Order: sequence, then C-alpha cells, then structure tokens
Amino acid sequence: MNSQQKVRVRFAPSPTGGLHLGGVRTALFNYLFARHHGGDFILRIEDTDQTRFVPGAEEYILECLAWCGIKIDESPVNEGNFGPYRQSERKPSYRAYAEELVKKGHAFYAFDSTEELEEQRKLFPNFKYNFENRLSLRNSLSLSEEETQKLLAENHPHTIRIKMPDNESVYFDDLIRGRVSFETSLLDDKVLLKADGMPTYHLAVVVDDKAMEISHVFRGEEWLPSSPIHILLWTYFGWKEQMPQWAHLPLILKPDGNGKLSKRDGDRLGFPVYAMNWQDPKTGDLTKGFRELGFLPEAFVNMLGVLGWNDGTEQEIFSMEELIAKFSVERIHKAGAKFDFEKAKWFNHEWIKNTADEDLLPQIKAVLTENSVNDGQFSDEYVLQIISLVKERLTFVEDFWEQANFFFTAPKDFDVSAIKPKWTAEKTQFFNEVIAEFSGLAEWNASGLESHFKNKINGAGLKIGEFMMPLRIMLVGGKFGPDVFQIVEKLGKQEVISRIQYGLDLLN
RNA sequence: GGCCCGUUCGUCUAGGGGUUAGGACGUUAGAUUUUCAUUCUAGAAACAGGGGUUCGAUUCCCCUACGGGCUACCA
Repeated sequence: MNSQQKVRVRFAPSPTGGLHLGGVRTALFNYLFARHHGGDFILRIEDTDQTRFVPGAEEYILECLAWCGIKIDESPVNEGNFGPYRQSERKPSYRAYAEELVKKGHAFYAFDSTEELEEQRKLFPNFKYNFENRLSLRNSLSLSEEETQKLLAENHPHTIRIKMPDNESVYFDDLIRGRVSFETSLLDDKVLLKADGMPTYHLAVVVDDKAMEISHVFRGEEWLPSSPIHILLWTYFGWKEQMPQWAHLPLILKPDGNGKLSKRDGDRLGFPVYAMNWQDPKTGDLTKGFRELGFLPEAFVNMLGVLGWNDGTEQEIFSMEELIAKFSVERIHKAGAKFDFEKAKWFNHEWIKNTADEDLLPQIKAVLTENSVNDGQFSDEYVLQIISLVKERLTFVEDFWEQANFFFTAPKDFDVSAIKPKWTAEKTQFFNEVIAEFSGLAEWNASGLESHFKNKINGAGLKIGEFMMPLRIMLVGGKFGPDVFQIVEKLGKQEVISRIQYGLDLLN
C-alpha cells in the first residue's frame, strides 16, 4: 500500500430503489476505512442506466446514510472539487475515453444488433464475444476502415467494446483476499459504451475513480469476476500508477438456504432488508425498513459493522467512533455471512438499554402519539420515569406501548379468569379497605406502599400470594409488567383507587 | 458448463503447527423477579472429507466434496 497516498474513498450506489443491508454495509466499510485513515468519503450516484433509475431514490440514499451517522464530504448535494457526482451528468466525457481506447487499439466499435447477438447465442450455447469470433462479427476490427467510417457517419447504432487480449494473465492483490488472477482467454469483449451513449459500469467506474482520485475501493464480492476488466482499463488508459487498491467484501447471505440476501427474503422471513422504509413510486409497494421497525441507528450500524469484521477481542458492542478507531482491513472475514435477525434484535436490545432515557424520549413520545396518547397529557418527567422502568424489557422502541400502555391509559381487557375462580367476599372486603386506607395516605411511594399492603395482609393472617396477582390485574389488566408497587406509585392515588374500584365491580 | 471466491458449534465468529478449540446470538436447565420480561449461573453444541509435509496438523500444501458469486448494450 502506498502510504503517502491520501485516502479517498467513495460509495457509489445506483439509485434504483431502497438501500439494502449489503449496500449499507459497503457504504459503512468504505466510511470506516476513510475515517480511520483520516481520509475523504464521497458519494457518487451511479445513475448510468436511465431505464432503471427511480425518482426519489437518491434522496432516500442520502437520508439513509445520514440516519446511520455516515457523514459525506462530497456529494451531489453539497458538491466538492470533483463533481459532478451524478453519473448521468458526466455523460459527455465517457465517449471520448472509450474512443481513446479504440485509437490505442484496446477497444473497437461493434455494430452487431441485439438480435444478431441473440442469434449467435442460440447457435452457440456458450457464446462469448471474444478473440475467437470477433473477426466474424460486425465491428471495426472485421470491417474495413471505410466501412467503419461510413457506418459511424450514418450514425449506425453501435457500442464500444474492450478488446480482450487473446492470452494474458491479469492479476491484482486484493486487500482482503490476496492475489487473484484471471486468464484473459476466458474473458469476453465486454461493452464499455452502450448504444445510447451511456457507459457501462466498467467504463464509468474506472473513469470516475480516476477523475475523483479514489485511493481504495471496497465493494461486494460479486464484482470480483469483473475486476480484470477494470485492471485492464486502468492499464490501457495509462493510469496504472494511480489505480486504487481493491477490497472485495464478503456477501451477506440469506439466513436460511443459500444465496445472496434479497428483498424477497425479508418479505418471506418477516424481517426488514432495507435500512429505511422504501416505497416504490411505480408500484406503490412499501418495503419495511429497520428504522421504522424501531431499530436505533447505533444498533443497526453496530450489527452491520461486525458482520464480517471483528476487532479480535470479545467485544460485541461498538459505537461508530469505536468502529472507526478499531477498523482494519486485515480483520475482514473472507467468507460470506448469513444474516441472523435474532442477533440483530439483540444488538438493538443492548443499545436501547445503553441509551440514556433522555435520548430515547423523542422516539418514545412518537410511539405514544401513534397510540393516541395526546401530546402534553403526560409530562416528560413522567414519561422518563416510565422509560427507565421498562427500558430493559424492550427489543424495539415500539415495544414500549406493549410494555407500558397501562401507565397511560386504563386497561380495557382484564384477565379476570386468572383471579375470579378463587375470588372470595373476604378479598372484596380487603380491597375495599385498601381503597379507604390508600386515600388517607400522605406518603405515596413504592416501598412505603409495599410495606403498607403487605403488613395489612400479614396482620389479617392472610397469604400475600393471594393478593398480589389480583392487585396487578386490576392495575395492569394481565399477568405482566414491572414491579407492581412501582406501578402503584407512578399511577398515583386517584388512578389506583379508581382501577381497584373498577376491578372490584367486574369481580362482583 | 466455464471462470473466480470461500469452508471452525444451528448462526455470527476468535484462534493459527502442541489449546480442556474461546466468545456472542439462539437453545436447554437452574436462580432471581410472590407476574411476565430482563438479569445471573450452568449445560449441550464446531475445525467438510481424503492425501501429503511434520515428532505432531483444526492450523501449511494438494485433491475431492460442498457452498457462493459472475458468466447482459444491469449494477
């Protein structure tokens, strides 16, 4: 690695829809590497293919990275010295580069129509546009100079293809995998510039990475097979010295079965695959995201950061700052990792526990609003107390309602069957006395209430166990929730009395 | 089919010639919580197979098997 080189790294998503786990992790690893080395992290939008470009996707990507806490130095919105950052806005330059390669003899004009190539593929099952057959196809290598010029002058539809060497060995040293080599005789003449004038990924990535002075490229392993094309391009342009270092990240796999994780798997297995909700503007289909499911960005980033990487210790919980400080390419795992939603949930649980109540407050208040609790009906101080009481029970922020709804609204359904069979007149009388005594109490705190309640039971020669559950059910509605006297304290005298009264009415 | 990459508990992984092969998620059992969840403690659980090299391979090499990726005028 060239240590003098300024680290400059880019994330280059294609704005074709929501950002899935693999995409965010690629962004994250690029980012961690850049920041670890004090370098730049830039965003380049790869909207090369107009037919698949989806409106709104670029904004979505920006929002997603911001949510994750990934800060961008240069992008289409904040600009920089290497713009434009949208592929489509760089279109004019690509053709010139492709033609430069033609002049140098490393590429050629190909006039074959899609239909003609289809025909070839039908004739020869393993058809490849390469050194063996390119002379029998319609291109600037097989045609005379005059014919070629004539077709070009006529604006005959054509592509520009790379002229893959007959028999060479191309290799490079991957930061993660070590030396990887390919035989060019097995590769084909890939299209560099499409008939519509847009570059393919192969051309665009090389030209732009050069123009943007990219030093390191972290991308998914699915790009490994096309890397020799990119190496060759860097060489043919005469830029080999400035070629970035490559690092091919292991893939994120389906939790069950085999293969790359896809959006469909999330739908099928019931967990999100996108970072945030994504609504397809064409179909209107909504794909649920981690953010909306109730993931904390810290948990999401933590979970992705250690999927295929670890620091060599037994630490599992990392903040973004720690990930940046400890990140190292050498410690990236080579093999693909199956995504485990259970573990992802555990990360969120841990992060909710570790997050200060105050920092959770805005999200918790949003949950309350969603559940028709009027804003302002309860003080922040009250909500904060409830958060600290139930925080450790939450896997998702949304779980708050399930765990704590009875603090905000009287339960509607009572698990009467749990206490009714063993109900007695004696118990009714006991609770009536409790109501009377509670209303006269000056002090109202959990420990005082608990001893008062228990002393009363003991004094009457009754069993504590017989009364705890009825009290809980009258206050909460069911057999769950935090310490019952904490609930009594937080609910306040009036509410407690009214709920016991209501419970008594139900039982008699 | 061809090419490329990979393979340690069910899953994510640590380790890297001599280890009781460690941790986490999940799971099982117990404790705590007079509820549920949390939490705590303990347990079960892995080096794909075969050849080398070596005094000794899970570790290094080769082969096989298996898995994955790519094989478009998609990225």
